[in-house]
Amino acid sequence: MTSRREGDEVARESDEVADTGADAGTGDIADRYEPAAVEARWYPWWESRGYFRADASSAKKPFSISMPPPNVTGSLHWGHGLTMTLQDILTRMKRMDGFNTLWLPGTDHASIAVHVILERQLAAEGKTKEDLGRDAFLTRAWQWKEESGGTIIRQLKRLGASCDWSRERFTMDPGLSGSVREAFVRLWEEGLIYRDDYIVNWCPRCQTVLSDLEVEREERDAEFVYIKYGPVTLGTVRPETKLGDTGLAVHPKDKRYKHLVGQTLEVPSIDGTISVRVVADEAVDPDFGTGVIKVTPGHDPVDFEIGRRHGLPVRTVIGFDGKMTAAAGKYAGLDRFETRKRIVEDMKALGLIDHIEPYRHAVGVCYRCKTVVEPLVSKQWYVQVKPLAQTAIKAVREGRIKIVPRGATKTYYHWMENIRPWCISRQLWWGHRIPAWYCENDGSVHVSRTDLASCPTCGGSVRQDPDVLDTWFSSGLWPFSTLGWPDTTPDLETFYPTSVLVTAPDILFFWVCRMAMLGTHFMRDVPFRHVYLHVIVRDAEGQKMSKSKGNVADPLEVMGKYGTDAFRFTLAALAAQGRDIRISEDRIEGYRNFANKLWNASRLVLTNLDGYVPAKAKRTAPSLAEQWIESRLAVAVASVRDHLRRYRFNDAASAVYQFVWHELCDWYLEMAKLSLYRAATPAERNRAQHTLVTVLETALRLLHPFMPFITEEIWQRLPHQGDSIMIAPYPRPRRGAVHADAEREMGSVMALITAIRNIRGEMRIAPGVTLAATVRPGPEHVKAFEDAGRIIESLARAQLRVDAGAMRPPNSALAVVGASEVYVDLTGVVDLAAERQRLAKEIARASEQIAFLEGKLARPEFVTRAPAEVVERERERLAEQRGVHDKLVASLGWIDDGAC
RNA sequence: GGGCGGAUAGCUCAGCUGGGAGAGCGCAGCCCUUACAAGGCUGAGGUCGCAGGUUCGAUCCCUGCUCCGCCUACCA
Repeated sequence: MTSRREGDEVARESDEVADTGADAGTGDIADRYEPAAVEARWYPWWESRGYFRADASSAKKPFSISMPPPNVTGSLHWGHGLTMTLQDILTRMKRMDGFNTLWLPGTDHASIAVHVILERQLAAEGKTKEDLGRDAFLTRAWQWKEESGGTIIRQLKRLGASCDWSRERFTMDPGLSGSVREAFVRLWEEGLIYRDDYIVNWCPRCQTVLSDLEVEREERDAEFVYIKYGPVTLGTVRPETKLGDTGLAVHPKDKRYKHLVGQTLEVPSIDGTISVRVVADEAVDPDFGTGVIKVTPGHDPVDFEIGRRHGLPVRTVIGFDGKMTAAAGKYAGLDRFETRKRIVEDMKALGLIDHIEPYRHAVGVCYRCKTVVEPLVSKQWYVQVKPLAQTAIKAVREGRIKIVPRGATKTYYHWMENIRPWCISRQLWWGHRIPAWYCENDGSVHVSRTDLASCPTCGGSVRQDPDVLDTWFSSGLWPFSTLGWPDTTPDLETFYPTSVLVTAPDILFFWVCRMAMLGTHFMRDVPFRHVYLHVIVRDAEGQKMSKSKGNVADPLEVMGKYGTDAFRFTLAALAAQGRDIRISEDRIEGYRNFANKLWNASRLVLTNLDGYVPAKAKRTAPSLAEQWIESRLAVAVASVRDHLRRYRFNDAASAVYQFVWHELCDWYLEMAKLSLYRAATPAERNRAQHTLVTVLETALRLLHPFMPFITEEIWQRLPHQGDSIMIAPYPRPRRGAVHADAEREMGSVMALITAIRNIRGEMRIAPGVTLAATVRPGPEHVKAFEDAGRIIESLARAQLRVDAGAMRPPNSALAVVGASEVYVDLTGVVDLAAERQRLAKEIARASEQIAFLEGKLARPEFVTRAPAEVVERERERLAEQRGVHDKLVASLGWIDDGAC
């Protein structure tokens, strides 16, 4: 039944490389767990044996996850650590549970992020990307990708991520580029992609347009400048745009300015006058400022809309470089912010400034380089996402996509319902080039699946649109482009829709919504059945972890210091739903200690297996302690499964932690030692060995998704079935394994042991002293205390006499466990005055409880309206408290007598 | 401006459908007991943000308030 050959082979091989105390075999195991060598050993072995690979032709039920592709620029940070750990836990759990499991990995080309990095590099060499030219820049970008793209992959492997590397994808590999082109062309054919002259968010540093989502808001101090504007005065924070004004706007119901609406005013300005038409528009807030706004359709999104509604001309005075254009007259060529200062000075000189107020407001900045975004009108490519959003909303409403936690659903609806056209062209080089060609002869536009060399209509020469697509366009196709779409591949048929998307809530709109839209549109089925949005990792001060802020301990260092398993377990244990998590080294250290605890528990088992014959064990009935630990294990198994099913990773981690440490180690191992070291019969020892092995082996399987390395290491040394723990079955609660009787009886035994230890502690009796204790068991405890007599004696360090007719001897302390009493002989070991004080305190506490319960039970409405079992429970508690109280009073009296 | 979330032990946080307040770390005392001092045993410590309401009963549900976060937005 045991098969240890494979593990031993690997262990031998790795030992030559990594020097460690953790030798294979059971004879000599280090008393501290050394993770480094263990971790290095197993991953390559798992991979080489193909355990990570999914099989499209398998008859098993599929379970699939598309890994949110990290950027090729990336190094593993805490956020990756968390998200990848959670995905790996689900993947490993489902794989063990018999699913045909695919976790598909990959990386993202991250066009704008790569541009920022490369342009910074070039700047250091005193060059610009234009100096290089497009082709050379792309060569360099590919080089960068080849060099740094592997980093994150290596780090994922170190984390233990059990992805199917044979299916690894990159958003710009040939297959995915094909998917992108197909998607673009189809949307064009469906009339959902179009070009438009529209006001866009322009980053003058990146020299590209940005989508609304790529603009971040930053609070800045500014001046609110009140300008005299002909017959009116109005306030603005952007006086430099006055040069581009083509209108004034007021609210339609604003009586103050009604007489002006429709007029064209010649307003005195810097160079002579400017001509503006006054319009009435709902967008104006009559209560803000003076209730009049200047309309600059060329440089403000609101003004652009107003201008469109009223036919005001667009006048562009700021260029793509952030400098004033020729249309700005004497300011031409000047930086936009410099112009702002100058124009205010100039207007002051001309007496055009009424007054200036300080003003704090939010300005839009580029999410990559933080440059203030300039709204500009230009021709861009758009997706009309409204109809796609409708189907995506429906998918969630009908429950075909379930978002966890629930709260995010509302955010999803809100964004989707108010969605605006998606600007998808970017004036960048690194990315998927827009598959559109312009005929230089007749000016026609052609969107094509294949590259065009000449105009399909007139045969004239064509040039391709120079722009590339928003990175998120390809990301939005990820769940099906990675599986071979648009071809109908076996992978696509088997693994789509994916089972769950695990990601952070900050890319809900960027990514999750886009996938939901594009997935439902192209595949006519949801891209994922569940979306689990996990928390965001922050540092101890609550700051978002970010390398640029330098507030992060490098997760790779932490993994090295405490071990990958401890790192993973910490992240899982902190991943509660709802609140962001703060990482702290103390916590990781705690779980490192947990790994060590498990290691040492295993050491105890492994070093006591001599003579173990599994087949014989089944002929011996389990003891009370054995029934108890088996029952607790079954409860833990059910609990972990249930929590994982609901994505409650922290609860799952806590359940397995509590079981291993506080039930298995703290109690059962101590009890089992008696059967190992001082067994009454060989059968008793053999049975204990059997219980230890099976319980530990099951616990390891239960823990494996969280701590893959240490569990494999120990499992291989234990008797086991199969080649690797990672393909062994995930534990299921065995039918009939929960013994309510055993749990209740062991509960009493444990309470008795704690009570005796308590007396020892309270009375400062040295741990080495063996106490003499007499137990008068209550009727329901007779059997338990008989059965577990030796356990009680050993764990409480007492000589025990169980006697149903026992009377309390003189000079004894009393402890009450339900209907049972235990008398501990105090002769010569106790300070009776202190004991008296303690008793007095406890009597007071008991009286308080009694008064509280009596008050509760005396209220008629409680007795009549509360559920019967609640009332009954309170009655029992009251009776119990009265008993305790009386016993304590008796004890106090007894001590008085004894002291006199 | 709109939306969402949080306020529970010294610290960091659990507490899922209302019915005896929990964990980890830290702290105090005792112990190197032949798996583990990265450990064991025992213990102290909480008006569950404030004020109302619903209920027999509220940390949990409702209302208001205070203080923190986060997301989102075309108040120039």
